[in-house]
Amino acid sequence: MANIRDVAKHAGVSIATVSTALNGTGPVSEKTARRIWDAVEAVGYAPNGIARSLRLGKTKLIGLVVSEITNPFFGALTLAIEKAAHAQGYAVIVCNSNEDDARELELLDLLRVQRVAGILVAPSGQGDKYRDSLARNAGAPLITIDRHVEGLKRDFVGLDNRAAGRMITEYILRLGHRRIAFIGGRTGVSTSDHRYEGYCQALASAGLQPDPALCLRADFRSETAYTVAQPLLAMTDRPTAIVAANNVMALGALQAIGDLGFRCPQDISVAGIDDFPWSTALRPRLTTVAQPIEEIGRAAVEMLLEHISGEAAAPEAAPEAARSRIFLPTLIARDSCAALT
Amino acid sequence: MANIRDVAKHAGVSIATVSTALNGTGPVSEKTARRIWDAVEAVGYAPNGIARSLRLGKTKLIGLVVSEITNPFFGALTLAIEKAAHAQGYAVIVCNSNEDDARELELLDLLRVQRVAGILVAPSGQGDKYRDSLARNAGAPLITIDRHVEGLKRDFVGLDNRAAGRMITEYILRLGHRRIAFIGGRTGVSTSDHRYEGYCQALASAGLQPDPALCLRADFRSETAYTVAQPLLAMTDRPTAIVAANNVMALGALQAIGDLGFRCPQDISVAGIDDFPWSTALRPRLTTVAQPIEEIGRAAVEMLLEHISGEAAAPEAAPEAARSRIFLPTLIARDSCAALT
DNA sequence: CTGAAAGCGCTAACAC
DNA sequence: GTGTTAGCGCTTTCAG
Repeated sequence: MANIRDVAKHAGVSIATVSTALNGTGPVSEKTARRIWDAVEAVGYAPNGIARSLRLGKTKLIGLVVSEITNPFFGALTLAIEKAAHAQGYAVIVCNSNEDDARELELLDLLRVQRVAGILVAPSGQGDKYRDSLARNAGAPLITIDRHVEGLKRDFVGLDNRAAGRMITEYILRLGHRRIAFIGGRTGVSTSDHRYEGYCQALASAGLQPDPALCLRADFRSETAYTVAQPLLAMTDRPTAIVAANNVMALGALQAIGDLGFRCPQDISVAGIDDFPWSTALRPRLTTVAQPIEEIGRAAVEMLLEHISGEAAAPEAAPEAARSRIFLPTLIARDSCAALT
Repeated sequence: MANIRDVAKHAGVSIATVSTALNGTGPVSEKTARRIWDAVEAVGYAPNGIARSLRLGKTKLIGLVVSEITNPFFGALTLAIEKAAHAQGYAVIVCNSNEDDARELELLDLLRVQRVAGILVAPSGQGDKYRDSLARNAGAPLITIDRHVEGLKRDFVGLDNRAAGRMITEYILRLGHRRIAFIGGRTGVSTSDHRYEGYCQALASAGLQPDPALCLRADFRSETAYTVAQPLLAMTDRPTAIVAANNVMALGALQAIGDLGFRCPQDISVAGIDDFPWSTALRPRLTTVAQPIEEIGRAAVEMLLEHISGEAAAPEAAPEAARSRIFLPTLIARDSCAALT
């Protein structure tokens, strides 16, 4: 592929002039400029971003690692982040860890090797070693999104998940339910743990104790939620409502209800956390607590860019200064929860 | 960040030795090797992929441009492609054109500037200028996926969309329906056009003509399908079945049916094309025609890699040799279509 | 087995 | 306004 030297030769100027003309970084006479642009066309020149990055010592790329690209929530978040980054002149390299912490660390390393300007990651691991690797992974500034890693000194942008769990549970309590089941995600992941805590808080406020038999764990996926929901529904004193810790697990619960011959919401109510793009197309329409995805994406990019530009302190410099931007969820009451009569 | 020179200095060897040791590209005494690895640890060295790529004149990156990242079909396809690429030692840069051809071309350019080894694109434009830009976009090999661009001399991997439209329509005809509506995507996009052709073929085989009043156009999105479906359902001689040209448009139609007080499938049947990850969780469970997404992703990566390695001829060299790999869809009959009694 | 040195394509001083 | 040149970090001959 043609390089800057080919253009210079074709236009009869030096490579420095080509560079200044193309980047508009200095005065170039109109005549030469035109000759240069013509030459670019003629030889089919596309600047070599690799060489440019090497010379400049930086890129206009930000890396994004999500834990599950096929989850509509992460799809929407990816979209929001891409939009925000693009508006600031950055392109996004999207990676999918598939809820696998080893793969995630691998991807982080890859992004680091590619010298991205910064990294946004929805972390999927846990434990001390994991946290240390995340903390150590230096070079590019890194901030966590969606999932908070306890004790990790990195900026974080996400939802108030305790509030989310509380809100949805309080809503269901207000409808008169008392036996409310909870289907969580992987233990140790903040979105799941905090939502569960919120659920417990709401119960406590109503003078209730969480019943261990009604508190289930899945792994954020629909199929698993389906599987764990079945025995739940087979109980003689089955719950009258189910709270799922995310959107697709709510769908799994819904499916189990249908397959076992129950009706939602007549026989049992279901609510999810995280809205679902097509929730209004479903029957019953799912009651959820929604995140301000657009704002979260924008905030994450904004925060990362502050680190990139050096406005924000590096975590090594001021570990205690790790900031959090926590957004509040919104309750969206639809048809999948009915008042207990 | 530490560079190879820092490592060399720390280990008391030359940078050449460090390079050979780290890449295993030549003999290095065990003792020096250990010293070098220790030095890597000590100085916190991460190789600079930028410099490496510049020197090597190539990268292990492939670019993927999808037209709508939030559509579950593309989510699943992205996953399949990433998996296949990773197995071959390539990382994928995922980009989203959002059905905007200008943005798509911009992204293609960006990938080109980043000197990716190859590009996979689900094209969203049409017209001669667009096709020419796609064809011209040289440097990295490029193959189209999912959507076929008529007259473009590039390899293609995708579905037999005519068969898909035919299969689903034939199925509905077999159920006794005669007034079958079709909700298409953007005209000029092969997935939509071909599926429509298949629909017409099936009707013709049954001795039927497509009724223009029943053939609607949306833009692949759920909301638009919802909007166009409403007048359709308000007709006095409304159709007894609706075929939607993709998954999320089927959901939009389903929603319109529900909102207007009809029931599916009792009052009207609905079928989509492209399966939906959570279709079994929906009520009614959606009848669709599914693509072998995993295989398509694998085939796309495989084909691209042949170009990258130079096994396949460049399109400029043998324009007439553009290959296609077309997969067959599978009918999945569920509950959203009922026999007409 | 190890090291010196060239050069990938580009930008930014700096000199003219 | 334009050209010369050093050097970003790395790999790879080619000598030793």
